[in-house]
Amino acid sequence: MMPSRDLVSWNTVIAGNAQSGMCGDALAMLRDMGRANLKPDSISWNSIIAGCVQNGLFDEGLTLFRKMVMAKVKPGSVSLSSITPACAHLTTLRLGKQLHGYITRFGFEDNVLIASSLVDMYAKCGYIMIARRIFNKMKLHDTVSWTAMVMGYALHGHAHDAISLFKQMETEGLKPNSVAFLAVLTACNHAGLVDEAWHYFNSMRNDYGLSPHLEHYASVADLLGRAGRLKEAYDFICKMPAPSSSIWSTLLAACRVHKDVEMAENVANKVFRIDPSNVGAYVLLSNTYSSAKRWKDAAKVRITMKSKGIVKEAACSWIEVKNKLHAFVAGDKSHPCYEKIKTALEELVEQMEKEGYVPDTSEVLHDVDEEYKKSLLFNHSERLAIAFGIISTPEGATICITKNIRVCNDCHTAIKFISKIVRREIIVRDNSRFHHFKDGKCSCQDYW
DNA sequence: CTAGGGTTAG
Repeated sequence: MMPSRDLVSWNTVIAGNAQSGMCGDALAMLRDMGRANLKPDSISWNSIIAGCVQNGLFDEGLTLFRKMVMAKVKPGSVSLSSITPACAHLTTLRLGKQLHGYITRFGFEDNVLIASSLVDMYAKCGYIMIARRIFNKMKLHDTVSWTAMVMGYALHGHAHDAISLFKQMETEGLKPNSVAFLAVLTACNHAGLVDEAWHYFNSMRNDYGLSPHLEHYASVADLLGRAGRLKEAYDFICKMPAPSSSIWSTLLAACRVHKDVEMAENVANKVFRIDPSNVGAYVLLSNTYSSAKRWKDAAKVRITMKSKGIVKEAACSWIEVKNKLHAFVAGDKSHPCYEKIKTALEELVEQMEKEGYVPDTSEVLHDVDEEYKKSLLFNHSERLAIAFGIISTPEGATICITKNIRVCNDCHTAIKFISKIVRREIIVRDNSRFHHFKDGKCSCQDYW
């Protein structure tokens, strides 16, 4: 049956609203359709679901997907390729697996769009091997599916796999676009491959006529910084068009890692000139002073922050144990097992010290301001989460933590140590990548 | 001119 002209008109307006980010309006229209005696069809639903997912409203997208199924509208290939990315972003593997089951059962596996979002979903949920298996089963690869796989390897620190796939894509005559380049640069970044990154950064323009975006510059600048080539990174940023405050912040993070106070002061000023109330820059500057054991200066920055009324929102880590999510905020004592966790953590720190592991800067507390001490003392939500994982998961289980900031060098040392003494693999995911810890070693290179 | 996949780090 041909859809009525009315339905098409409604759908057009709904799609228009959803695409421009007004999902609430689009949803209201869906309800109004009933009043106009029209039943929303799969296109009406898909438009809104896709609108939500594309605008970062992943939970809303999933809720609507469920509502669509309850309204007895069958999810088709478009629904599936729109909703799978929501699982990828939320790293909800359980839901993603259910979708995968549905996809297999109804024979949507060969759809390039669906398959590439599955590749992405498994990679983002920590299952790089499954991602690769799905990728291999695909009959045809386009730029997007190659890119999803390259980015997956980059995310897991498998830079050489990522680069060789990228090369293979080029060999097969597919033109990498700017996202594909971002993926390969991310891979180089995560493995500290400076020369390779330069090669690809230049290749963008020279071989494919693509001008690098802010993200490409940011990736190279971050890589140079992490590799300790701070001056080169600084010059690189100065030469690029319109550097943002966040790109300077990346370099500031590198200054903290490499304990370069002078450069940090200089770079922090660059950030403050663009964005005077940048909380992260104050914290990074303060931590750089701490890393160089200049406690008084570190405290001074904290005091300046306080006097200006700048408050840093607390860092938060999560751990999933038996399908339940536990969140830990720095300094938080509200978890029901807090006492047990604290004991586990103390034992751990004690053992670390005994074996000569370098303690965190936050634990090297000398004659500093009491206020400052407090601000640092339990500043490691991820370690609370790890300690909780240790007391609550059986021997051999995998601990998976996600965090809203990257796994820093201090934390990295701690987890390596933990993986050794608990004799189990610990998978930690921060914003940028997965770190697989086992027997005191990490899959990612140690250079930050 | 109705709907769909892959974007740095912090």
